Amino acid sequence: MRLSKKGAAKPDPKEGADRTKDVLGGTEIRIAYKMGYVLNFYREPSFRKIEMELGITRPEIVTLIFLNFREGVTASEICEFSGHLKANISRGIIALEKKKLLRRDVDKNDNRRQRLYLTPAGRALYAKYIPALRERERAMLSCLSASERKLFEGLLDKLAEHVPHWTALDEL
Amino acid sequence: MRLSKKGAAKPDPKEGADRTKDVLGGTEIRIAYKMGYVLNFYREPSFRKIEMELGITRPEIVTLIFLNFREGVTASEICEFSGHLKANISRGIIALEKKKLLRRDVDKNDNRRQRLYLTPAGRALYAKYIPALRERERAMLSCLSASERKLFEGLLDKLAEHVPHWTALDEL
DNA sequence: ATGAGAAAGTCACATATGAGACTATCTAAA
DNA sequence: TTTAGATAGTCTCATATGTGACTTTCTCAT
Repeated sequence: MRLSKKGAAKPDPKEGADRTKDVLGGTEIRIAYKMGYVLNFYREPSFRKIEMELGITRPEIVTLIFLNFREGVTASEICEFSGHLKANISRGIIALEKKKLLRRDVDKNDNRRQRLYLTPAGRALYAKYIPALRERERAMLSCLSASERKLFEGLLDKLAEHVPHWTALDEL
Repeated sequence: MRLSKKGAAKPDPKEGADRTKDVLGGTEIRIAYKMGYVLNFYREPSFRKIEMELGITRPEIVTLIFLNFREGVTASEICEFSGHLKANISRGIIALEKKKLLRRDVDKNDNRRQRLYLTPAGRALYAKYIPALRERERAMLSCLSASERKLFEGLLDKLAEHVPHWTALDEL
């Protein structure tokens, strides 16, 4: 591993790529590690920025994302597909309701469940941060051709559908 | 989205796959989201288990993984490739040293840097948890053929090498 | 050489998170 | 029915984490 550092915040891309390849090859869990590496750089800075600027926590961000494409979802479903613990999602939902960003109704068929719905304010807040996430995903993927992207997403779909086979739900 | 729940902790795989596909397709950042979904199920339960059973934190786990394949690495390099904040890695290193799992020497060429080295105890601890991570990665990938796995890793390599082009180091 | 600015690492404080107990409700089997 | 066990969601407490300030050391342009 070369130890000379780049001059600016933006590293010299050429050297960066070399070092990256050098370092990433070494662990015993290469694929999981590389996924984590790429995803961390996508997600962490974006989410921290949203947290700071909009004053919401990660479970709240995730809850808004879920609600935006599927209203009436319940807390436990958000847990199931987001990987967040139910205590945190619960706190997030309570906070979002307090800020009037969502509304909850008890499910008529099951009094334990609460169906969640975005308010206009919630939808507006979501609209405030999603463009940056979309743009950053585009940048992340810009090194792949259209067909490579399709291929990559296809493999991810396969992996995602396989998740229930090797993991137990109660692990969350 | 179907709302009927599975009977046991292990969901019915068939239904699970359907719901997964159903839910994952909906966000506006599909690929990033799917990566997160798969990775969360790989990483979170594993890491929490290690944290609990071995009494170490996530930055400590990551530091041991790095040191195991490359001794003499510095804290800031671990940050750069792990995505953890330097304050947390710093705390992790201090804790690991206190437990005599690593040793640090000031770099002769740069007195600000500390080169890190595993102790035998540190190596032994690493050896305790890495097999489970390896096995879980194997399970995660078992739905892909050998050639699909190669393909997937190749695409990940491309994405990883591209990271320095769209992200700024100081974002961590 | 020297002074401005960057980098490595540490610290203190506030906040977010994980673990696990708890209530209320539902389900299914005797 | 009744009851044991599962599920949805909330709460409390301890701990881990993010932020930003700080010290020390290095780099590089003047």
